Amino acid sequence: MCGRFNLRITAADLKSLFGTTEQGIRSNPQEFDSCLTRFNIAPTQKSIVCHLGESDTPVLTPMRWGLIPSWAKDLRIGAKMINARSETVAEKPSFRSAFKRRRCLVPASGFYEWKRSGKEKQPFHIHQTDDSPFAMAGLWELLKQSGGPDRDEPAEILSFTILTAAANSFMSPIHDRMPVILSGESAAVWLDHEVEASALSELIQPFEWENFEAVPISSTVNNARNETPECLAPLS
DNA sequence: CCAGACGTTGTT
DNA sequence: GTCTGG
DNA sequence: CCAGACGTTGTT
DNA sequence: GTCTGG
Repeated sequence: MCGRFNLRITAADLKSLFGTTEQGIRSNPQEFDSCLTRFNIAPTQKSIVCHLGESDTPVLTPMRWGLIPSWAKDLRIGAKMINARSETVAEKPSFRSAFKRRRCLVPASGFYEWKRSGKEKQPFHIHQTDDSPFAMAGLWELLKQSGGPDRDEPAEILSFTILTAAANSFMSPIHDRMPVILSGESAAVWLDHEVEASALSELIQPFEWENFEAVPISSTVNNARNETPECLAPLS
């Protein structure tokens, strides 16, 4: 599955990765920049996702990780919705409306998996050998809070989830499930809502993991603060 | 996903 | 909002 | 009918 | 052990 990930990228590289223009950034600059160098993104924290705007152009928006369905009365429901199974996402009440109309791509430089052997847990950092960013398939949702304007929380909350699939031969030594990672062509097809539920497995299949490596790391990375872990190369 | 709390009364 | 379990 | 869940992974 | 917060 995918319960933690990192993102290390410049604004310019992120925009070129998805073909986004300056007008396609839906965030104040301060919040946007704070999302660009994150070593350990945890559920309920914000990260940038790419989705289609009103004119079907790519847009980058920081959203909260853990999809909060539009009917939710409590933000905490999102903590259980950090992943969605690709096999069932079209039917599940919490995800199906987002599957129809609100797909997104979640940029990442790497993600973490914990291999269990009895009560031992060994964390791994999985990333491309050149450490370049990639995109995970996701869904997003808009929650309109119907309360008075008296809270700290904004009236509208955007959130997202990351799709998972059965592990392939690369991931199976570490974990039974893995995030759905899409290469350039498949990513565009996914973002454009051109994938039927029945064709989802075929979209996932072609992704090549030959450029990825799984690196065992020390457990110091297990905190959700944004401290630089020694397992990740510093930014150049 | 992991890390950290997990409780009450009453005081400042 | 919509489905499931009782 | 109402009340309560709405999710995933992995472990025994 | 289990729940909550991040």
